[in-house]
Amino acid sequence: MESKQRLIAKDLLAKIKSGQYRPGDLLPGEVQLTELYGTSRETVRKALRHLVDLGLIQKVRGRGSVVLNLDRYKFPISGLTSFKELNASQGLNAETKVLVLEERPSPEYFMTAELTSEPATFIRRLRIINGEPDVVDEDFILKSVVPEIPLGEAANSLYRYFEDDLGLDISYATKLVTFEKAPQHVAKLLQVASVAVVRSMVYLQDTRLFQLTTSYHRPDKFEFSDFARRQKL
Amino acid sequence: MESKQRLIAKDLLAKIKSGQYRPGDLLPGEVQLTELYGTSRETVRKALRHLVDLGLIQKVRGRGSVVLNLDRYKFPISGLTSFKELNASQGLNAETKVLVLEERPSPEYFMTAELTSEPATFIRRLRIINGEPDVVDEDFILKSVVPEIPLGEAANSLYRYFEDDLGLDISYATKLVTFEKAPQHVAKLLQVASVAVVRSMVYLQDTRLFQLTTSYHRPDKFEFSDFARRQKL
DNA sequence: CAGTGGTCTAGACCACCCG
DNA sequence: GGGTGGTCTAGACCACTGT
Repeated sequence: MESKQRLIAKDLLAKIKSGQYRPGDLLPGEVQLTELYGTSRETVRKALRHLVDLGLIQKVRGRGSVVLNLDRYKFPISGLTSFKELNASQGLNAETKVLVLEERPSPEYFMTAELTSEPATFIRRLRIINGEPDVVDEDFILKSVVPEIPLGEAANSLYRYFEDDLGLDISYATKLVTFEKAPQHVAKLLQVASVAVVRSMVYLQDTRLFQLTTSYHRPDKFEFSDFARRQKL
Repeated sequence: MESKQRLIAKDLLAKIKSGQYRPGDLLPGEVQLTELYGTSRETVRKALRHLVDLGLIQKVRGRGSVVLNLDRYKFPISGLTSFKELNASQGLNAETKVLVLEERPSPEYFMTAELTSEPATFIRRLRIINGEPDVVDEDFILKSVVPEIPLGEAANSLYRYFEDDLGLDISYATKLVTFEKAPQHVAKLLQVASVAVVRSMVYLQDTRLFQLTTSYHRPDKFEFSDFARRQKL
């Protein structure tokens, strides 16, 4: 059961993607959308809110909802997007090698969190883009949430597996980007001395932590893009 | 005129900050908040939405609104936070030196945007933290939005000046983080060969671009933190 | 089961922008 | 002035969680 607000948001998104509404254009007014979709105005507004959250439109009082530029749309590295989704959306020729998949307790310290070690599945994967090793991903997937991970899924998209097959509701994450000297095994794999490191803690909708990831990138290939709204309160 | 939803959000924020509600706690239910603040439920929900956007709470169906961990709260480097606000919130001993303030047309290429050069004010500032030069900021402030910038304000917080004095409504930004060889003048100032670079394009509420910033950081001191929600549509 | 958040409605008044 | 988005209301029904 898709909610009306989601259906409307999806429809508008599709129309923006297809170029029916172009950057700089105004969407139809909220009242007009009300008639178009046969819902109340608050529902239309909730749909638009989703597009605002995506950074797709900007609402301007007295003018309307402006479609924003989608250049950045090609780099949704921010948000919470998995590697597979990323390169699908960007048409990169990519390949994933699973180097390790084993049981290993999660590390105690990770970012600033107060974490106690927990049983987890450890996965180390090498991402090869256009024939070049560019990224080493190291994941701890907590067994309390996912007791078992089929080897085949690790080579594929873990997110697809978690969401579609297991029905997990992945909701939010904290990320920390730094530049560091590469650990020996990473230096060897990527053939560089320094790396860009992205550490993430990923949570489910019910606030359970379920994934810790450290992602090592070749610094010359690394780009992290972000769309941010100023938070005033 | 503060809206009810903002007042409620602020009040809850204050109570969270003060420790009245702690991480892991549940906020009062929406109906209860309704009575507490004497508003309709939708208004309460809009207030909660702000807190969700801030990454302060997570709503869980059937359970309630859970207060999230605030470790990351100390690092609102993501979002859209100015340097001054940052070190105020973190108690760093920081100092800003204005190296250049002059008229200079904005660069044509910046990130991926289609930009034509425009008249702008160029500001180069050196940020010194605990006696150590850590960051070089280079800003282009478009003259179409801010014709003139007093020298004194540049040493202070530009954002405070723009928002409080000029009444500008700074709304959103795109950022790109990379790791690069330092330009000569930056290498000299920071005494490093490589730097973390953050390029931002900042927009007003009415979608006008008004600021282009390139920020060079000593890589060993650099940290970029991000709170992201998974965008499903 | 009671309590929670998620969705939706059909009004209303206001602040703002633009021609 | 006419159109836009921002706020707010007082209901309603549903889906989910916990005990």
